[in-house]
Amino acid sequence: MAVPTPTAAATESQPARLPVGGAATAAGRVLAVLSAFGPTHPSLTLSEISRRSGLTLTTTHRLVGELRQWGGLERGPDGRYAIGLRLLELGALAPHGLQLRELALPYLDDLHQATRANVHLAVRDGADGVYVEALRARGAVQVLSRLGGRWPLHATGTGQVLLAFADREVQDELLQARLKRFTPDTITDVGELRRVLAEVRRTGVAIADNQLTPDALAIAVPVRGRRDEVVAALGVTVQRGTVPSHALAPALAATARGISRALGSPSATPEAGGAIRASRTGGAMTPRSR
Amino acid sequence: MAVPTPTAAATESQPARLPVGGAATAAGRVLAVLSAFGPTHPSLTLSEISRRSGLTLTTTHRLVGELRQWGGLERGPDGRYAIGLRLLELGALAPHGLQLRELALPYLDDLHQATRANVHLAVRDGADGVYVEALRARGAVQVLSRLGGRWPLHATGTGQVLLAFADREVQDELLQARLKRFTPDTITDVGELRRVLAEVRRTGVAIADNQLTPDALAIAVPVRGRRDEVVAALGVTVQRGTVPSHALAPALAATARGISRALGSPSATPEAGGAIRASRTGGAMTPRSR
DNA sequence: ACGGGCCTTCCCCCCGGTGGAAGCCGGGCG
DNA sequence: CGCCCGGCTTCCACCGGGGGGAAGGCCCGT
Repeated sequence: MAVPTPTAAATESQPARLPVGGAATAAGRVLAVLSAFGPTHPSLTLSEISRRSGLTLTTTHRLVGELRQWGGLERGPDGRYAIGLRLLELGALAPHGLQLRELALPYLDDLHQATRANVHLAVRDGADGVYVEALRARGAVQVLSRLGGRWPLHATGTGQVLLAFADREVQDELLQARLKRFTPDTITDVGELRRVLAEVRRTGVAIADNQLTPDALAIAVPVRGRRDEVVAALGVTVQRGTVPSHALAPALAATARGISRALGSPSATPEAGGAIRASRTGGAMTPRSR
Repeated sequence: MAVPTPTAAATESQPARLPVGGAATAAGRVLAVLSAFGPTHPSLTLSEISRRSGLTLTTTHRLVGELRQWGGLERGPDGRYAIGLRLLELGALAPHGLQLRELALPYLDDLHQATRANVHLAVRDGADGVYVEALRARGAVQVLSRLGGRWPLHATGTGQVLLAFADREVQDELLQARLKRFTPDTITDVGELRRVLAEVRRTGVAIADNQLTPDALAIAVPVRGRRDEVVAALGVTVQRGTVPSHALAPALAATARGISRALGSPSATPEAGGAIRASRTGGAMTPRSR
């Protein structure tokens, strides 16, 4: 807890940062080995793991051996190590992760089919948003959206939604850190970000224009859970200029509402709930049973 | 204490009560904690983890603490622990896992849309098949198909494909173990399984009728990689009797071929490739444009 | 043949991990 | 109200597993 956040170093993308910092404990060493892997380094040799984790070759060798035996790592025909299926299996159990995804997938699918856009479902983890699902549009290969992908909250549509509805405490902490720039238009000014977040709260929609990826336009809305708290953000990303930003909002809102209802959100359930926000996007979508 | 280990018999000798998984090593203990979680136990209290892993409460407490700090576990508002997003993130890096999935998803999606059936993509891990993707049909909630799900090879369509094309060594080993029965029709006789596998190799299609789930019919075909080796199996599952089994095969084959081509399989690539196995499943399938 | 990566094995010393025990909280019950 | 009980947290002294230096094997490219 006292530690800044578990995600402190996680926002990096390219460079090979070493978590050398605190592998003093035995368990920490195991985790250091695992941490050596990442989106930019999905497969490593033993010595690479050793270097990246800051552990002795010998230690690395033994730990990797144990992990392999367990199924957490596997060794390809080329001798390189990679993440094993056992970890995929475990990861699938994450409650805010693939559990949520499981339930939401049909809805996301509809949205994807209807809009032909990149569709994301993201949850917050520390100062980052993690994609719990990412459906890519056929043509435009926007490589940044992978399942399991992790991006700073301020620079994505889904992230802005998650941040806007996060606890005050979380917001304040993030607003003190330096906001990393990805494009010329990325919001890096704290004041501006505050204004944007207020707007997101007011309208219930985030519009991130050219924030993370050049020439991309992202639109996102909140997804709510049992106690009407925001548990995830649903977003689509399209090429700038191809679609007027407000054209996608209704479909997004309808889909988010569907998911929220499936999650048991009061405000999305007609009968019970506060009857708020009646049905701006009535009909249109096939009513989902269950 | 006095964990009720099944090894009771030898009374007076050394206690020899090692942690359940045989995790005498420190790393092993970390993994034992993780192993306590599973599809049937996605969230646990501290003491539950302790009991299920066979570790002391103290040790469990500390390890869980470290894992939590790292992001591998998270603690819900109810105080129970669950798998954290960090593990989802890692699991997504599995090369035979979500990497493969990423590439295949569009194809699977098409197949799903076209057939409205449960669609699975599975890879082999030991004697099990692991679902790398599972798209559920709208109506029939067949709960057994979850992403990350793990099932014995002999009892699923995709499993039979994976087994049929696995190394001889792998086959032999599995054919010696007892084959678990799931339904009255599950193949549990080794001889019969051999015949089935031979047939799968001959035709390139596995048809699993009422094997794992009562009243379910599964059809699966292989997906091939760079060196034409079978890297995964693609399958659909439908309610028995609703569709003639051969009706789905062409669509399946076409989809599998598309994925194989995307993976660089020679036999699925018209121009290049050694013209080996020309096209036993010729024509009939819509070529995918890209 | 030589040098340099990379991987694997061996072994002794030391330090971090372990687990017993005791303290804390909260809730159920008599 | 006081007791007990189950779950969680903290503390501490002992000891056995882990760390890492070092050496050996393999396979490159020079």
